[in-house]
Amino acid sequence: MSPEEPPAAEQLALIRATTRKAKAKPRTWRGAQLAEGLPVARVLVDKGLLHLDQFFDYAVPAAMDADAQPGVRVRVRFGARVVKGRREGGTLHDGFIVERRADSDYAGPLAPLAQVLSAEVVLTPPLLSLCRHVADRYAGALADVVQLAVPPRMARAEKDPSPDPLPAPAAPEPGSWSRYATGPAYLQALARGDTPRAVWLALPGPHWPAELARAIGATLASGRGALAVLPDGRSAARADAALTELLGEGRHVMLTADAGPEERYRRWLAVSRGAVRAVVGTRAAMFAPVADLGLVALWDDGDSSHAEPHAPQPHARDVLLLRAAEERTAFLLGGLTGTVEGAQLVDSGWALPLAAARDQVRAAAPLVRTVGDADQARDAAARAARLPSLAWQVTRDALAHGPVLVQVPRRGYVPRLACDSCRNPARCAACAGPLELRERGGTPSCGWCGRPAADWHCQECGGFRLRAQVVGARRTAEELGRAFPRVPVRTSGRDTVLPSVGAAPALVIATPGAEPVAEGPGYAAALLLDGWALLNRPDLRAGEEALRRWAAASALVRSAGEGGTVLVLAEPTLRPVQALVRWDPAGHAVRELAERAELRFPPVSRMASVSGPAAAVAELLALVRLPPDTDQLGPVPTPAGGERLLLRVPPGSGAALAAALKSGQVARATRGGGDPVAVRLDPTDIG
DNA sequence: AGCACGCCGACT
DNA sequence: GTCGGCGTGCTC
Repeated sequence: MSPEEPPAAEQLALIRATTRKAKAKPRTWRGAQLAEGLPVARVLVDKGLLHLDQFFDYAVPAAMDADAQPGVRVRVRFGARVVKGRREGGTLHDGFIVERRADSDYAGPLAPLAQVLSAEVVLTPPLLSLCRHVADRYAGALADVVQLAVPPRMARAEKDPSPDPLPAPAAPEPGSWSRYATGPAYLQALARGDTPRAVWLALPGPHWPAELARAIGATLASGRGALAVLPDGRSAARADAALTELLGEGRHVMLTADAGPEERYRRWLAVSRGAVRAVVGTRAAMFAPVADLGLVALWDDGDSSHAEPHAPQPHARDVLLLRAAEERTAFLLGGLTGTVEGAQLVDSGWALPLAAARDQVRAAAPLVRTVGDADQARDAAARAARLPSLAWQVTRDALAHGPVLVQVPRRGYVPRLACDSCRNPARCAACAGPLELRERGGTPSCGWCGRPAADWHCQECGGFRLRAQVVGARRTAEELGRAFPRVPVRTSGRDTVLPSVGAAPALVIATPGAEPVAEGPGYAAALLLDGWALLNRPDLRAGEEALRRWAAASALVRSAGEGGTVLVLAEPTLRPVQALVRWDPAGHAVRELAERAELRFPPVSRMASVSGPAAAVAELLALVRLPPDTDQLGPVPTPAGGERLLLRVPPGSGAALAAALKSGQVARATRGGGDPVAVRLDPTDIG
């Protein structure tokens, strides 16, 4: 409180007086004893309504004075009305106190806090500030972001005290970081309290979890905290194990969904209370309130699970970038391959590349061979058995030395069709959507508009035979199993994901992302059978994604020096295939970035998608004052029957675009405005 | 979003 | 004359 402000009691009397003048109604809290010092609590009401994205002031009853601190959870009545001088109705809502104040700038009578749910301070000022920034960045409501950032309360977990914090560990040795030219220097910078920012292309092989752990350990050694976000429970568990091996128990927690809500909240509290300084976890851990954060790390940012599905759909990479800036931390974006966003961080000079020299890459990577369409066409055996003879040969040779990984497309991939003679994708004559075959032997139909295409002919070459490219990959894997009857077949996919397999010869059939780690030196070989399925997705990221998935599988294979071989069934001339063969993910990302820049695609521009009923979209558009350099793309009709509009601005205008859209949304909602419009910033799924 | 109040048509 | 249509407006 500043010295010129009158004491709280006087202020409150002032409120009372002005209110009485305005309404001449008695105070609803008349008779209730209020807190003496700061009788007003500013509350974030947990109601995800955009035009209510503001704080509300409540009176603090004296009995709640001590517990009603900023950051605690409260319950308040909201939406009540005054009837004959009494408050009536109003439903109970959860909320958080964000501030205690001497006075309110609200002229009306303040309702009292209904209840302080717990004295535990969970929405700390830095966490609130982060949530505010994320909400602004995504044109979303603060309450929505807070809901993502603060786990639900589990009373039992709150009762238990958190362990005492351990002293900072000694700085770790560089270990396998020595394989990277600037690796040891990066660790040293972390250990002495600097904030180095790097985009790290990890060498294939099993060392990256230990390397991530050492980066965290180095940060802890500087007396600061560290946070690493990984795309799934399996990779988080690997990082967790590496961290336990490096630092022992007690210096870090793993925040993942599979711990269960109570245990998860217990760990979150240990972080929030400052008892634990290091966190590894999945997406939701990006908000973990690590005290004195020194490093944020993100593993494999191309994985789609880093995009939060709940409103306002923040991406872990963006949240961690915001934290790195706001909390002035070091930054480590790691993966076996990179994304265009990562390449852009390097290109802009914000981060430095952290990559190994060519000789280290050659020492770590497997031999990658390709089988393209032309090879397959020449290969009579392939047509009979649906698998090129090179694949049989590689598998037979490798099974003598260890397990063989077979990467097959995910079940449920609807097979897309192509022209049998020219291989161009088969398109719908009415809407140019991709043709699909829903059932074998059935009539192909359009994946977008659903029209059957009984009399299809190719627009490119006039051919009239269709080719179902994906059908059979899984069956091919089954055939492989029958061909090697003495070799056990293990499968790992959506429902049953194997974390690891032994070093003995086996055929391991896995869908992308579910590949088990092979113990010992790794797989003797990998067959990547899903090239066509991966490369033909109608997605801006199809190439990046194909390379990411192939590299993930290939990194589990032993190095070329140890006889490791990868065979990918895809055209060797395609950019991602070449990048895999040469193991040059950095070059691939740089070329993708250049292409995006040329086409002014994200992330070289910033985009927002606005979708909903046509009238509502038009109304919002008329209401917003877009940045002057906004490009408007569309609107185009959506499958839901509405329209979608893309708005594109240069990189520097992203915040202005978000702010404009948010105020437009608020204005529309306030004017009782009709059908809702969905606004998404940097949507991940625009074709 | 709910849930009020508020000024114009068909019913007891 | 009243019941009630859902068109604006507020919620501490």
